[in-house]
Amino acid sequence: MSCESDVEQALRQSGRRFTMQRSKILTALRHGGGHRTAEEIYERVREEDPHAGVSRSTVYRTLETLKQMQLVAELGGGSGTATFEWSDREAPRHHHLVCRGCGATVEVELPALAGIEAEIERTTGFDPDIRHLGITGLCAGCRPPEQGAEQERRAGEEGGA
Amino acid sequence: MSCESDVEQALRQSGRRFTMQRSKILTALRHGGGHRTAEEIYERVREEDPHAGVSRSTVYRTLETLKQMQLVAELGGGSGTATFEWSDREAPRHHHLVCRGCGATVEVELPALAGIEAEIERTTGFDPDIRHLGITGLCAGCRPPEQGAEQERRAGEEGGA
DNA sequence: TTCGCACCTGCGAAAATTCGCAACTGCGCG
DNA sequence: CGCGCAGTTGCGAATTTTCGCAGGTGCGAA
Repeated sequence: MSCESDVEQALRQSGRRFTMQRSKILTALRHGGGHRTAEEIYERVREEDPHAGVSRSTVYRTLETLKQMQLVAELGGGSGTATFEWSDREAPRHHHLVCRGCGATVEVELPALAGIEAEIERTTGFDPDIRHLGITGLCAGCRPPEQGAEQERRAGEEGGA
Repeated sequence: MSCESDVEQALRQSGRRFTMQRSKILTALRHGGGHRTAEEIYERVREEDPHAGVSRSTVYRTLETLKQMQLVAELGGGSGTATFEWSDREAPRHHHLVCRGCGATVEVELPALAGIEAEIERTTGFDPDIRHLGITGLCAGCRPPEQGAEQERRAGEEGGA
């Protein structure tokens, strides 16, 4: 059930190491669910254990590593600050829809993408991470009403859901 | 054929303005094709016309605006520096595959995605920008050989394709 | 258990990107 | 053709991210 040990396994298997810092970051990332920024993770780690020398650099580097291993997903989402989300390896394939109007994110299941995955692989030999595709677009609320009113440009901006 | 005037139209229609700076940035972005970083665009603009006061901020802001209008696509691509690509509104729907191993990007056509687009819309009321989906994954060269050798982790890193 | 090789980490500095604010300036209106 | 509103811009400062280097330290091998 996706305990530390699982991640440890994954890290080992790809020739990486399972260090105390990574463990801490991992914990901070998972407990508390939802999306969080690098800074939040950094602070949370220091908070839980001020003695653990985990530098900002390490947080970023670890996040980068986990991202490559598909253990976390990065959501460009908001403005100016990337947010990360813990994503279980076994988790169902859900996808993120990020509204470019208000920045809100919605999650949907798109089983049909499995087919696309196969097509990409067949066509380009590329093995796509369909798992956590980030799709941008306009949410129902930010969509311009059919035609006419051309005032939708920054419907939400801050408020966002 | 996607001349300035088209962009001008698009800008106007969404209540934005077509300023000299935007025109310059636009030109810099399109002539020279390929992907370029914000910094490159900035320099290119100054180069062509040192008198045109186009600040770095403006480049970023314009890029952000154009991105929202789907006139340019941002590719997280490389390491540490985002790159942008001019994307014609009428352009055929091509998609970017970004290898998370070596950072190389490939473009493919995935007509099947049109179906997904409809599905998303039907399911969530979200109007997705399927047009320029950025898909990450492992390119043929970076994929681990079936099983066994667990040494693929940073196949390319620098060299890239 | 010890040894050695990479991989990791911290730190501080550099690079990239965003922000706030006051001044400008398109563009529609009268 | 001038007026005024609201979108834009520049600058510099704040923030966020990345980098280079030297030292620390898992982890497999002996």
